[in-house]
Amino acid sequence: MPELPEVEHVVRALRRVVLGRRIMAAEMKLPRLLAGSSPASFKRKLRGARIDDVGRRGKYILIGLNSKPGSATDQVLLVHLRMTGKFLCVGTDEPLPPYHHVVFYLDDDRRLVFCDMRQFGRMRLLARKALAKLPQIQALAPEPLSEDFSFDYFVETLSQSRRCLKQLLLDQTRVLGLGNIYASEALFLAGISPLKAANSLSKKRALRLHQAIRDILQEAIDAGSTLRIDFGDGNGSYFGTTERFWRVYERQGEPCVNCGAAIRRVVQGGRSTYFCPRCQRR
DNA sequence: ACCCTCACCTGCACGC
DNA sequence: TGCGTGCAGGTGAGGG
Repeated sequence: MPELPEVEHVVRALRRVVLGRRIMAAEMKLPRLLAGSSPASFKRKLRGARIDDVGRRGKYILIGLNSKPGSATDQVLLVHLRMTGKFLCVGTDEPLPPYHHVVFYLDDDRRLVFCDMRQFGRMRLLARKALAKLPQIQALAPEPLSEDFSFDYFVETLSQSRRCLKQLLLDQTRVLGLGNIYASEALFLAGISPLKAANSLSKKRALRLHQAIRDILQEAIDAGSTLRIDFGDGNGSYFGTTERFWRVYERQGEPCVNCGAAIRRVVQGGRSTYFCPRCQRR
């Protein structure tokens, strides 16, 4: 569901709410979302674990357990929210929210709850040293807001693919952090057609796209979240907005904010792409 | 190696 | 009202 900016906010919210807490017990009500271990060992390994750090790699959330120096049971709980996953924190006297699948009983009389309407979310508990060796993690492109996502890297990546730009931007092994909304938004900011082949982009326009990717992600992080639906902030409340910030996403037929031409919707790889046919040249 | 399609789920909006 | 269809922010398996 969420793209990098939303995951970043979930991570920040989790830090505020659960950092330093101990997990007294865990309940796994949907074993299907658990990869790499049985619900029984998941519960056993989590019992008594202290939440020492919360971070992220791309759209993966990394919850570090017992990671303080000298700890023998240094583990990471890897969580991917996919489409509709969310964390909520509720008191023991409050009812559990709809679609709750995992419940972590914390040592401060609250429960951290993982909810997921569509059940696409995934969770995995593993030793910290095994994390970097996980193929899905290993394959991820550099963090888009770090120095590692350099212009040289981007140009090289573009040159290696004949796919159209929109699809390349969604490929987390090439460009990390964009999803269906921000891929369209980044291409609009750069003034480049989503239908253009990646390896046909000039260096000058690649520079604009590289900057647009960073700008759109940073802007969304700074805005809190540009998600239209409510999104749990891990504190039992919600942030997010019912307003649309998006310049092109879900605006087919509406006038372009730059030139007034009608925004178009096309389908690429089975997913909607929105763009301005006048501002975004091939 | 690359790239495409589909499967995984539930809910909602829409047209008939 | 009820039913069928298409669509929804993401991956990852499998196949050409």
